[in-house]
Amino acid sequence: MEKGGRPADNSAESTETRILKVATRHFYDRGYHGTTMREIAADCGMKAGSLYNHYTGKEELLFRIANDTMAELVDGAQTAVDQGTTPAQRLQGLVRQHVRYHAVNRLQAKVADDQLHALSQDRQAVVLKIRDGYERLVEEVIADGISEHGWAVADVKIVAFALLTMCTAVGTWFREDGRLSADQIADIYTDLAMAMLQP
Amino acid sequence: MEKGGRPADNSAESTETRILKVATRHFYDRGYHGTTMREIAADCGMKAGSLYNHYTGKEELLFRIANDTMAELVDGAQTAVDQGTTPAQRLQGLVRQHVRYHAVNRLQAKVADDQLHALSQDRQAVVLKIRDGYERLVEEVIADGISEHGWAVADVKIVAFALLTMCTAVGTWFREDGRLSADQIADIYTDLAMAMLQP
DNA sequence: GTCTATAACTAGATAGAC
DNA sequence: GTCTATCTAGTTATAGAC
Repeated sequence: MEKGGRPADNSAESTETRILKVATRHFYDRGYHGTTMREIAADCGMKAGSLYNHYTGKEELLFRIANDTMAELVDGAQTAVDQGTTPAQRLQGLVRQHVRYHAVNRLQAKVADDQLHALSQDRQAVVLKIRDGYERLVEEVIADGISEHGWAVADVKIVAFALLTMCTAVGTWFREDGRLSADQIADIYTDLAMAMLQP
Repeated sequence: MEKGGRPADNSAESTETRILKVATRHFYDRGYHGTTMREIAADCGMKAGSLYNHYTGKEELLFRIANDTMAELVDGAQTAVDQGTTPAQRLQGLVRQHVRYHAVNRLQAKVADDQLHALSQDRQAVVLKIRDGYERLVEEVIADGISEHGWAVADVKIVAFALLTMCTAVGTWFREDGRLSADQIADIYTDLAMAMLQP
């Protein structure tokens, strides 16, 4: 499978990264408050006290997951927008990347979406600010499509929300061993998105 | 406001109903595991121990919320299907009722969707079975639209999910004091839904 | 960097007086 | 049907040995 010269040494994954992955799975399955540090530690092959050598506490784990996820989403979206030359191309790129990300990284995406209430106000605000910027990016592309292509949009904000939440929800039912791949689903969703906008 | 001869006696609301409403608000804000019986009791004007005169425990509160919500959704959907005479009418009725319900009852709808993991396996299965029936109802209407109207649907299951999750998400951003009413939003969403299906 | 032990606290649920 | 008091268990986080 490996193409490069680098050995497939999975143990190279840092302890910090492994803890985040395990915490993500637990927060996804049982929620932030339903997960204990003991359970996370056990799945990492250590005791609860040892986790505090890597993170200051449970809340920092959630913050890192949510913050990293949002940052990755914005990065991908900005790339998609930069690569498109027309509003249609940019929107298709946005939808494709959003659907693919929420399918491939469905655990962390759902945790980042649903568990924000468990963060302190300050940390919550940091994550929400990134998310607001993301939504504005989508709204701008839709607004461009209206003025340049005459897209039929009853309300930019509502349609942007409808579009994004439809794509976000892919993460709630997508399964890695399911009937369709993330790419196939992204194809269907880009078509649905364009159908929602055609005059 | 009251039209009938019955007095507007809000205290007629039973203690059981009030407890459920308060619990719904808390489960929505902080999640099931993030909510304590003491908090629910305080908002009901009683002490934690008193709650157990009305419900056997915390989990029963969540089960009642989730089960009642799903039952109401299925009822509304069945009515919408029965009242339509064509697949297009039935689908529009389904979308309208689904959007309206998730806007008007957004707290309980979100709790019923997001907190199922906290239920025992048996109780979870009860709720999921109702939800499965609901989804099949939508898939059938879409299948009818394909054969009778030639709707353009790449994949019935995927499009049914896309449609339903898009409408469900209205509950995550709808606000009672927002710019648009639940009915106005339902109008926009029925149009979006039909646009997604047109050949 | 992991362990054991423990501090300090909070949870759901119950018993029995009123 | 509500109260107070309490039980039992489990929580995050820390301290200090190794």
